[in-house]
Amino acid sequence: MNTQSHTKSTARSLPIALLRARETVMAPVRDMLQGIQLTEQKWRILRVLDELGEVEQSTIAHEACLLLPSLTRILRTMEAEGQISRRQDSQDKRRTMVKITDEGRRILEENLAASLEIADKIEAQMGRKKLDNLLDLLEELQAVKV
Amino acid sequence: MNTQSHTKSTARSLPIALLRARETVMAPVRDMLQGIQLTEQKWRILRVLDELGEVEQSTIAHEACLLLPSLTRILRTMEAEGQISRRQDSQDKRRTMVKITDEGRRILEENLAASLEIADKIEAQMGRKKLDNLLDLLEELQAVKV
DNA sequence: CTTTATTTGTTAACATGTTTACTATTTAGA
DNA sequence: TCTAAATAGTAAACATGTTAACAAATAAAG
Repeated sequence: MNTQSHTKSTARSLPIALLRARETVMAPVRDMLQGIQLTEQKWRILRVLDELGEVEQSTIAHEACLLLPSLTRILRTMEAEGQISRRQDSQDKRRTMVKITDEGRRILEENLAASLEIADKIEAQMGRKKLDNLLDLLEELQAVKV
Repeated sequence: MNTQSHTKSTARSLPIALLRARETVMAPVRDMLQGIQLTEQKWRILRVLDELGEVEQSTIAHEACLLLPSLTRILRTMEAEGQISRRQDSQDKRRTMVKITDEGRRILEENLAASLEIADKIEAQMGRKKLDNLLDLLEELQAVKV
């Protein structure tokens, strides 16, 4: 009898199940991103900035699930590549405000079709109803206090 | 009008929703693992090995969602620390068979209680029914061909 | 006020993620 | 057979993840 028999099989372990499901979903997204000059992280940052407008770095980190040290490095290269712009906040000089540039928006637009196609393929196989159910449950899980 | 208004808000984006949910679930797990000498990846490897017995590295990589180059490095240190053992397969000399050691099992057992407590906290807030529903949907998503 | 604590972000160090190239072995085909 | 393709794993290079330590600015407490 193994140790796991006391607990849950990895398939019913929430952290592992979330990771495996994500790998499935991300595989075609990574294929898409590899064609252009974007990593998965940069893609998330662009989407968050496009959604929220000009925000401080801590907000990006929280929304895009990145730690600040990673974000610092990534934004440095994204600024050099002209996808985002940064400025010091005048009220609170600790804050750096970040926004997406036209070039960044252009990259998002260029990959909109491919992105939607992937989402459609998943929807076609799972069904809209189940997918909405899943997204609702995931939102609820995010809100759990642990 | 931003680019995202054509697509989905990040909260309804499956890859991002999966990532955010996972961060919520993993936060307390990382706290638990930091207390001992284990990273999240090593913890997954031990769980998979405990569940599957002696397997080749490709199987571990697939089950624990790790790429082989990462696994190569991680198993090297885990072997040095006595948590797993490796041997060349006699039939197929390309294969390396890996199994968990008593020391590895001891580490799993030591953290069983903490691990279960985290799972219980989440269950207490989400409810068993919703959690099972979520796990079912995640398993189904994993099986989707994209 | 002014000292202390908190917040925001950076740097450094090391582990892991990711791609490409490579070795060794095995399998499949001509 | 012999050779080409496929498979299992490793090595190297660079990006990102993660923790700890740090600097600067602001907020809180005295």
